[in-house]
Amino acid sequence: MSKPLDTSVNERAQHFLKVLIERYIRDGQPVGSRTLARDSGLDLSPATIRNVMADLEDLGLIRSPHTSAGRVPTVSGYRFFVDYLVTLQPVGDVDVDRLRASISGGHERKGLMEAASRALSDLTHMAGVVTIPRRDRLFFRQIEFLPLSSNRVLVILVSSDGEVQNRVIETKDPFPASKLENCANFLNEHYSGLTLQQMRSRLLEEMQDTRTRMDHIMARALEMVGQVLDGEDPKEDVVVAGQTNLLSFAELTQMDRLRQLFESFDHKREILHLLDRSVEADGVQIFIGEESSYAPFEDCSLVTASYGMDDEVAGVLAVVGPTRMAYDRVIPVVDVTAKLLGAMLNRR
Amino acid sequence: MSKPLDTSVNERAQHFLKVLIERYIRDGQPVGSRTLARDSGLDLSPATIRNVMADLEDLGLIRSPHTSAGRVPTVSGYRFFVDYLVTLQPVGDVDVDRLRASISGGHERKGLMEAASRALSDLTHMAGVVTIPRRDRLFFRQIEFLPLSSNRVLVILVSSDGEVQNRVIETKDPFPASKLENCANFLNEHYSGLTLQQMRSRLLEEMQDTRTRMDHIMARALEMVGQVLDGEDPKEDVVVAGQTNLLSFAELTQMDRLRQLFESFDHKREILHLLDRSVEADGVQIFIGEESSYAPFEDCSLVTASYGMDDEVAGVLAVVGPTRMAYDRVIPVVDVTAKLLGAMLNRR
DNA sequence: TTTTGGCACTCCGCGTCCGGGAGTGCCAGT
DNA sequence: ACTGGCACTCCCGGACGCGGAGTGCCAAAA
Repeated sequence: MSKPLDTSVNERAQHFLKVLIERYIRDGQPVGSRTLARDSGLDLSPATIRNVMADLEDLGLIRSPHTSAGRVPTVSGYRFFVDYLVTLQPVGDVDVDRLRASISGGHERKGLMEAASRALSDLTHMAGVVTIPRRDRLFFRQIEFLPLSSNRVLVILVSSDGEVQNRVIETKDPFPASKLENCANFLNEHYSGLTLQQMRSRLLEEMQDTRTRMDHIMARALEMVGQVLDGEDPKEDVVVAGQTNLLSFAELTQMDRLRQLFESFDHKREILHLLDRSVEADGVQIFIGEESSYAPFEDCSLVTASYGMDDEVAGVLAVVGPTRMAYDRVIPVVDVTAKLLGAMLNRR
Repeated sequence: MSKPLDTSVNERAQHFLKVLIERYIRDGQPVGSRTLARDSGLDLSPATIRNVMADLEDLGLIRSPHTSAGRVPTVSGYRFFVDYLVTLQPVGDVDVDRLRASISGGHERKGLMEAASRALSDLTHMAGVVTIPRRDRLFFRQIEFLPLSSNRVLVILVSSDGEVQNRVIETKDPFPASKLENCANFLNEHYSGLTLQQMRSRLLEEMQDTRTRMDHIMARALEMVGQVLDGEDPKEDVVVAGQTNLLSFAELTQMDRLRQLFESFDHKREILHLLDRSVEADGVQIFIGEESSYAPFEDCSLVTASYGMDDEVAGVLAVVGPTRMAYDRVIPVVDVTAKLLGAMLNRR
């Protein structure tokens, strides 16, 4: 939290930088000295401002797109802005309530993340991203086998947070209901309270040791527990909403860039990877433009926050939008959403 | 299947129309008389072709974007093409296998539709849409109550197709496990085999008649059955995949149109409404451009087919792409996907 | 009667050119 | 340290011209 630029960027210059960026965020057009003079509040002539702007440009905080245009912020400029200058706009009570409403209501895990993602995107008019929490820390609570037909069985697995996983498995040979019941009873009795991982390895051992009559269906059950544990397809670990909002931004106008961006939302792996980087930091974290070092996000910024239950991090949520975004509004939204989501999970 | 235009459009003209449209679908550029002469296979001079083209233009089947460009198909042109001229390209065995593979595998209902939608979009490189089947015809199979905490109960409801619904309900007063068990037993015994609607109304009656001790939790259970019955939010009744593919098409280049299109995918209600129109027709149905009479789809075509279990229609699937799409490939893909999906549902 | 070559015509796309406007950098004066 | 003035640069939009592609029509050929 030191201010390394303090010595070189005096108060006044910082003020101008702030006003310039705010103005640019509003209009999206290079800001000239005349405009800045009017907006700054200080009674200085454009010529004076030009000098200050030249200094800021030398420091790499702003630049001009071409010889005779106004100035626009650079990545470093935005960085300095969000680190030291921005005055955050607290989220309105109405919005907080709406937010809370939309992510409460008996969602299952994925539904909850979808709701959060949508809420984020609605509130910010940008794209919302939420990673679905890992299930490492879940305990086994109960398992049920439900015969569907002679050789198809519905397996229902309930874990400690009230989350239900279910899968249909096909057995080669028909299984009488009694065996299924045996199997369920056995599992429920001996494994209740274990972590899913523990359960998995114990089950694995057990099967290698004694070859019971239930081998086959046990194997299937084990398989399923494994699937649940490993999480679904990693693709499914990230939920994105409101991508459409990004079409409204003038700066994302080049088709091929836009396509890259949208494709990156489809191939969720990279996104997941990117978000993982902010899993440890607490509070809101920001990646501006190239800072994410992920090509499709070159023109975008990422405002992320991790959310969790108790002290443990469960996942990460984020808002994706153009570099020129209203950070003063977005940051608090991301912050409060993460907190609400965390609280939500704790209530379980 | 009559050919009303037979008298006015002779064989040769039809052939030229076919070749022209095929060419235009490939290149996306107005095709001129010279090109058409070369492509047609017939040994005729451009001048002759110009006459034929003039005729086709008079009939409203093609038009020229401006005085001196080639011709492009009109909506009527496409219509005639898909109705009488197109030679369908059967789906390759490899693709069929891949398709089958991606929509089998123990998905629950929504997951299945998502897989189908994604498969459609992958195979056609356009957007895939699938409506989630209604659950009117489902039978109640089993219900379980699982206490999570003193006043929070997890309700698990299994219906005849092996579909699992679960919801957490909060009770004002704590409920002992025994009561929950009673309740479940009661429901499982007396209601098994009923339609969900029947179950619902019977339950409603029962509760008004006799005021049992279980009133409260029964009410909650009823509520849940109601929710399951009414289906989720209608928004959730349609699954869209592969919208990103649409960004690749040169004709969808105007940002605001594109935005409208994408927004229409978000507001799924309209889409649902649109697809409902083809629920009765069997086989593949096509809406070309304005034929859908839905503004955001003005530049798009819709290739739809209904799918079902046994003889009953369960839902509709569709591919959305630019009017200039490879109908000869898309139509069979939609057709076979619908059939596979239907078979899939029947196997349950 | 159908097909063909020829020809004038139209319109788009593209590059060029030009003038106005906005903003800058620098300098000299306060 | 600030300011006004001034020359300079660059973008933007409209005007202009030109080559290319394709048409419509007509008169001649098959």
